[in-house]
Amino acid sequence: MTHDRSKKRQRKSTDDRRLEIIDVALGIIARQGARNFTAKNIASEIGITPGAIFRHFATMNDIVEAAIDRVEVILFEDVASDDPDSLKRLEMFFHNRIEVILRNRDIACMLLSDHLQQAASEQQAGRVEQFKVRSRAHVQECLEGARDEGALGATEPEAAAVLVQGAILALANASTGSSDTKKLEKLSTKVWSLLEQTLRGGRPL
Amino acid sequence: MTHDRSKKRQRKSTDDRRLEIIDVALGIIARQGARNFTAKNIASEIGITPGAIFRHFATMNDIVEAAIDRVEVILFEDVASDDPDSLKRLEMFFHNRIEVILRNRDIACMLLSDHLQQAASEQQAGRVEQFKVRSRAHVQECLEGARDEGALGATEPEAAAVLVQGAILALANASTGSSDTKKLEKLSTKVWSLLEQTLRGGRPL
Amino acid sequence: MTHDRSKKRQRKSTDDRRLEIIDVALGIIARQGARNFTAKNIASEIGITPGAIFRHFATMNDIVEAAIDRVEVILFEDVASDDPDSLKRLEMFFHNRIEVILRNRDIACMLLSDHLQQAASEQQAGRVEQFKVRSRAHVQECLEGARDEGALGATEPEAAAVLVQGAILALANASTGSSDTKKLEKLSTKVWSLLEQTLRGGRPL
Amino acid sequence: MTHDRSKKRQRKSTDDRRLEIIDVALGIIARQGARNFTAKNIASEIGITPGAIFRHFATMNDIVEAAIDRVEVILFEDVASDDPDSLKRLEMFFHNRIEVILRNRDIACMLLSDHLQQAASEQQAGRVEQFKVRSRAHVQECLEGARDEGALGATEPEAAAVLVQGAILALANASTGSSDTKKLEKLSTKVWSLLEQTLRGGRPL
DNA sequence: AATGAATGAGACTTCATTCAT
DNA sequence: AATGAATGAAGTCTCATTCAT
Repeated sequence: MTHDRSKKRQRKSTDDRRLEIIDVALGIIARQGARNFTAKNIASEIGITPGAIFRHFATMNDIVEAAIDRVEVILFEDVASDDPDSLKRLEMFFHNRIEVILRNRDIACMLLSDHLQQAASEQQAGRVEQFKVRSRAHVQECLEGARDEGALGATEPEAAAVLVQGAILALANASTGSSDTKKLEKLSTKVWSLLEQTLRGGRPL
Repeated sequence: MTHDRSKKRQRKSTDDRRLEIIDVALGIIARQGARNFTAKNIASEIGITPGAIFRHFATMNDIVEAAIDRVEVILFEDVASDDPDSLKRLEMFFHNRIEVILRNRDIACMLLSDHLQQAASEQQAGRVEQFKVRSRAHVQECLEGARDEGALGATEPEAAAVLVQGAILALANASTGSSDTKKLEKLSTKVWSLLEQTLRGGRPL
Repeated sequence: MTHDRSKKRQRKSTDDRRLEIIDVALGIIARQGARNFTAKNIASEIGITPGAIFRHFATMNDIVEAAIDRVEVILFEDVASDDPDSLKRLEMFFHNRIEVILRNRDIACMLLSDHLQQAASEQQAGRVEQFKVRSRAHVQECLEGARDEGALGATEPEAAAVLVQGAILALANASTGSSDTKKLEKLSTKVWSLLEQTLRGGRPL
Repeated sequence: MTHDRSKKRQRKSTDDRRLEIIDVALGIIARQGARNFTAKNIASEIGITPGAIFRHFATMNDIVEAAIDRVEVILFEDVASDDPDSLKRLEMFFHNRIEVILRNRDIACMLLSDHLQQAASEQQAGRVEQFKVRSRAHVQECLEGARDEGALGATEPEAAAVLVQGAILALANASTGSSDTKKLEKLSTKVWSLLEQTLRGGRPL
C-alpha cells in the first residue's frame, strides 16, 4: 500500500500557515482582484478547506490587514536614504521602486490598481492610500530639495514629479505584462537617464 | 426640465433607462469598485427597484458590456489625427487624453484602476485590456514616427513612451484626488512642455 | 389544467409574511428553544426558502425583537385595572395571566423558560427580563395595597407574593403539558379560591 | 495536594477531568443557556483546549448525559422519607428542594428553565422531563395522602399541589436574582407556614 | 493526557435573477 | 415599465469532531 501523499491531511504550524495565507491572499488580490478574494479561493490555492483559514485569522478582514502590513514593509523598508544630494535620493527611490516591482509583481499591481483598497475595510483602505501619498510626498520633497540645490535648472518640481511618478507607474504597468525581467531592467535604466536629463533642465549629463 | 418630479412610479422608455443605468453603473464601478457593482446599488441610485433593471438588461454582465462600449467611444472618438508630424499627433493624443480625464473623472479611474476589468467577464475584460494596449501602441507608433522623422534626437522611443504613458497615468491619478480642473489643466500643459523638451533630445524648444 | 397550488411559488405581502414569521418564530422559540431558532427552521415551517426571510427582516435579531414586541403586547394589554380594591386588582391580574396562558401556549412557555432571552441579544434580553420584573412588581404592589386596606389579616405580602407568582408559574407549567383547556380553567378557579382564602388570612370567604 | 500549579501543561486523570468538565458544563448550561454550551466555552473555563475534552467524553451529548445524571442525584438523593404523616413528608420535600436551590443555584436554574432539555438530545430530554414529573407526582401523592388522613379539611389536593409546586418555582426564581441566602431562607420558612395553613383548610396551626 | 491543525456541516446573510401582479 | 416576493447559489464564520504530534 504505497500511500498517497496528496490525500493526507496537510498540517502546518500557524506561523507558517499565516504567512502562506497572506502570500496567497496578496497574490489573489493583486492578480484576480478584490472580488475573487474569498476564503474558498485562498483555501483551494493552499490546499486546505475554507474553514481552516479561520483558525489562523479571525476574519477575512484580518487577512487583508496582515497583507497590508506586508506590503508596507516591502514598499518602504529600503526607502530611507540620507544622501545630501536630493537628486541622488530621488534616483535611489526610483531604482528601489523598480526593483520592488520587478522582484514582486504582485506589489506592482497594488501600486497601479486599488485592489488592496477594494478588499480592505474603509479604515484599512486609508492606510493603503497613505502609502501612495507618502510616495508622492517623497518624490515631491526630493525634487524641491533638488531645486533648492540648483540642480533642476528651470524645471518645475511639480511637473517633474508627475514625470517621475508616471514613469514608475508605467513601468509597473509594463511589468504586469509578462515581459522578462532583464529587458525591464534595461528599460528602467534608460528611462531614468532620460528622466534625469530632463530634470537637470535638458542639459545632457 | 419638464419631467415629473412626483413620487409616482417613474416610467421611462427602455432607451432612456438603459443610458441611465449604464451611466450610474460606470460611476459605481469607477468610484466604488467592482465589489459595489450590484443591482441594488445601481437601482437605489436611479430610484427604481433592482428587479426593474432586468427589464432593460438581461444580466449584470450585459450592463458591464454596454459600459465598456461607452468607455471605448469616449476614449477613442477623437484620437484619430492625420497630422504628418508624428510629435504633433502625440501631442494631440496627450491633450485629448487629459481632456477626457478632466471632463470625465470616472473614465480617469478606469485608466488607472482595472475596476472595469474586475467587473467584467473574462472575455469582456480582454476588450478593456485591448484599450490599454491600443493606447500604448499609439504612443509607441507616434514616437517611432518621430524618430524616423528625426525629431527625437538621441532619445529612444521605448523609454520615451514610458514617460508619455506615465505622465498620463500620473495626471489621471492626480485628477482623482479632487483637485480643481483649472490647476490640473495648467499642470498638464507644463508637463507636456517638459515632455516635449525631453523628447526633442533635451534641446529647449 | 387544474394547476397544483402546492408547487406554485407562494407570494404574500410583506405585512402578512412578517406576522407569519413572527408567529412561527415565537412558536419555535417557545417549543423548541433558542437553539432551534434558525432561518431554516422558520422557513421550512412557513414553506419558503431561508433567504426569503431576509426580505422581511434584516437580521434574525430583528425577528426576535419583533417577537418580543408581540409578547409585550399580549402580556400587558389588559393588565391595567383601576379597581380601588387591591385584592380585586390582583384577582384580575391573575385571571388575565391565566387566560393569556390558556389562549396562547407559546407565551406560557416564555413565562417559564427564558428561551426568549436566550434567543435575544443582550440588550433585548434585558427587555424580556423587565417583563418579569414588571409582573412581580405588580403582584407585590397589589398585595401591599391590600395589606394597607386591611384585607390581608396577618398574612405578609412578601410570602403571599411568592404564592401568587408561583401559582401562575405552576399553572403555566401544567398548561404546556397538553391537558385540555376546560380542565385548566376549572383548576385555575379553584387555585384562585384557595389563594384568596389564604391571602385573606385564612378566614374562609 | 501535590498537583503541579505551574504553567506547564496540566494533566489530570480522566476521572478528575470528567468531574471538572461536568461541573463547568452544568454551570454554563444553567447560567448561559444551551446556546453557549460549546466545547470551546467549557475548555476555556477549565483552561484546556477544546480538543482535549473529547479524550474524556466521546461527544458533547455524552457530557450532557453525565450532567443529567449528576442533577438527578442532587435532586433526589434525600427526597425519600417515610414519615407516616403525609403533610410532614411534603414539608420535608419542600424544605429539601429549597435547600438544594439555595446550595446550588445552577440546579435552581434547571428547575425553572429547560436549558438542560435544550442542551440534551431528544431522548435525554425525556429523562429531565421525568424529573419534573416525578417531583409533581410526589407532591400530589403527599397531598392525596394528607387528604386521606383528614389533614386537608376541604382543600382539594389538585389545587393545593399547584400552590406547593408554584411556591418552589417562585422561590427558585427569586434565588436566581442574586439576593442573599439568609433572606431567602427566612422567606421560605414564612412561605411554608402560609402554605401549611392553607393546606390545613385555613385553620391556623 | 494535551495541543492545535484540519475537516465538514450548518448558520446567517447577500445577491443575481425570475416572475406574479 | 415597474414593484416586490421568492429562489438558489455564494460567501463568511462557528462548531463538533478527528488526528498527528
